[in-house]
Amino acid sequence: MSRFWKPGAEKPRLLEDEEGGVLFFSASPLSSSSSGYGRTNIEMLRQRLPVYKYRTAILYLVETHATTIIVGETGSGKTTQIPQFLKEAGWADEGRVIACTQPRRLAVQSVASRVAEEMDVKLGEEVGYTIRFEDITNNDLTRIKFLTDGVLLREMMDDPLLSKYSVIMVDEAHERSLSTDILLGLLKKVPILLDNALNTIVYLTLCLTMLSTQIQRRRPDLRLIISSATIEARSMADFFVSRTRRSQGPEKEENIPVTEPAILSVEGRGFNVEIFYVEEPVSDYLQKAVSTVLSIHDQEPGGDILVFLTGQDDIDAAVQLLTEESQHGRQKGLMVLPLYSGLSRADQELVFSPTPRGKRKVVISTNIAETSLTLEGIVYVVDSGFSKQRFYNPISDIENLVIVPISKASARQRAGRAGRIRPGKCYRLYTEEYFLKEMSAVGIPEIQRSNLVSAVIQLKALGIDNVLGFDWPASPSSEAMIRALEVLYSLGVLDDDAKLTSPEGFQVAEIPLDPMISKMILASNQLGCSEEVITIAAFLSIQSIWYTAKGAEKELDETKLRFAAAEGDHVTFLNVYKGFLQSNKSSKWCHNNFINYHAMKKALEVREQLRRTAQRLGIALKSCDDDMQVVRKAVTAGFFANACRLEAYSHNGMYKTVRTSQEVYIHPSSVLFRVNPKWVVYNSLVSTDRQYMRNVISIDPSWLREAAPHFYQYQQPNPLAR
DNA sequence: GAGCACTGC
Repeated sequence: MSRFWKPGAEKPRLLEDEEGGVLFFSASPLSSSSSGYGRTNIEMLRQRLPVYKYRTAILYLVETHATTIIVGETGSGKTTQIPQFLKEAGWADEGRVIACTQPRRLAVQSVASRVAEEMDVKLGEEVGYTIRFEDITNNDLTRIKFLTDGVLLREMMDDPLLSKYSVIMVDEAHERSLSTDILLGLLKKVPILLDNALNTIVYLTLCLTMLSTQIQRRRPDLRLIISSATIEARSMADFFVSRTRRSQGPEKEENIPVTEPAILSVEGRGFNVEIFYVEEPVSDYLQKAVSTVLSIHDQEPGGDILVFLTGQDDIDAAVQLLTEESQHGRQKGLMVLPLYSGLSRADQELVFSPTPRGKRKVVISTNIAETSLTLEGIVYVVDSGFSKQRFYNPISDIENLVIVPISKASARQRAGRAGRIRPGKCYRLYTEEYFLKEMSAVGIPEIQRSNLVSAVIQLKALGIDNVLGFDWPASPSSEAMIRALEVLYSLGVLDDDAKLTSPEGFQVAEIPLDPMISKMILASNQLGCSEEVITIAAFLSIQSIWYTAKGAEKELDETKLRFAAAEGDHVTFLNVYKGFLQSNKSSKWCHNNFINYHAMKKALEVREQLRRTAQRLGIALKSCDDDMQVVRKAVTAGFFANACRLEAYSHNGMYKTVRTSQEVYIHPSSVLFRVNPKWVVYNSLVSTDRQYMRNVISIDPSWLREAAPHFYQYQQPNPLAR
């Protein structure tokens, strides 16, 4: 009766929910220690993974259910094994493809090459991957494809039914990235009882179930697998009770999968981690983190320590305190290393080097070690209980970085980092009572903390007209939504009916950048400076190209002057780009000029992708040579909403924004700092004790009305007449 | 005269 499930002998043992809708599989180990004769080492290793003993159950559930949720800790092998199980069972026959999404590029690459190795095939043939800038797949050959969720979202723009896939596995679903939430909202088309606050994964499941239900009329073979590290039992149960009451019972027709999701729990391979809490709340977590590390070093047997703090300043301070203690105090044998994304590649790699004999490694890290990087050899974790998060204020239109308490889910993830090689210990710098009673279960999803301009334009491009009524997994504020619509309207991307304009709106949606940058590129077409503006767009879309040279700030500033342009930072980028090309893209040249070589390489990659996109959109690639006026006009066409005027009698360089009359200042890292031209537009604001404009270019105010007559006519009557 | 959690197309 089943087409794909090929059970060798026994049917998996399943426990049915009382009301018959949901299947829970009880983890009864099947024989996994069968003889390894005749098998390769790789196959034996595969069989030792915890997920292997669920193979039959997983295939059975996927065969009979539109959606299967797999809850499992890291180390269970689900990411590498499940796609292979599916392929072995025939889900990739007849030219169909099994897809598996990941939130991060690095994970996509490493998982894909691991699976290719296990299957003994060449990466890019039977097993391939797609991330931005890299499509290592072959249309005729690739049967298992790994990709970032952002890439899947882009693919949906061309193929909303995702018709080439037989199974889509969404991995790491608990992370709730912006892309995941957009994807989920898109998939949820049928209004359904979602009145009570639901667990994320249940919601996610529901959305994907509905997607498959919709598509199943045409393609009854599409299956969805959601894999997540966390699930909350109570809201899950509540949800399914209300679902089963209303449903008519599972469908019994052959080959039609039941729509209620199946849930399977797979144990991980991590070791136990013992948790310790402080008895009294601590007032200074930095100091407490340092003293906790010292007492671990003093009292506990060997094993490396990972400390979670919030940001670069805290981390550098902690590193210094511990290093001093290690060199001058009684604490010998500590090797203290910082870890955050702003470090150079070489410094980041230090934390992966083996710990020297007789030493104990202490890594002081931001959240980067919570999910993005995995350190081996960690036995002790010290968790400050805080992290930095981005918050967007739609009223002021400013994004801020704020130190906030972490969620229980994060706390568990951090603790788990201690149990990878043997049983570990986690020291939480907060009380148990706080953890139990006050800490929220999960963090605030990214969609509720972000500027929505990009999200809204993606929805519009996918034909969702009513974005205000759009049903998100977690709704963003209406202020944020309205702000995004206003910005897109002022850019000429949306018309009076809030529909994408043609061709401009569709073109902006096609370019994978912030819409203001995309608009700037479109404007460069008429102005004849697309080559220069595309270069600027690439530089604006990566993090700083300058090295943060601690202790050498003065040298950095002096070096920058070699490239500084009177027009501003955007033109300065063009000078850096020229210099880099003249050096034959030399890493040494970068080093001598305080420029981050890897950032430069990335900028060049983005630039190449943008040139291809521009050509596809019919933008002529043209250089304006040395005419920087047209370049500045193009920047103004995208960023007119960020126009600022120097206050007439300001002695300290105070500007006011044209739109809201907010006080802003040019950031000291800008080449226009202390130059203070009368009119400028900025790329972004950073908010500390003051609002600082980053990446600033001087403009002529008459260009503003030229670029956005509507904006300056209606939003701010006569702003230029002062 | 000063500061940047982390992803992604």
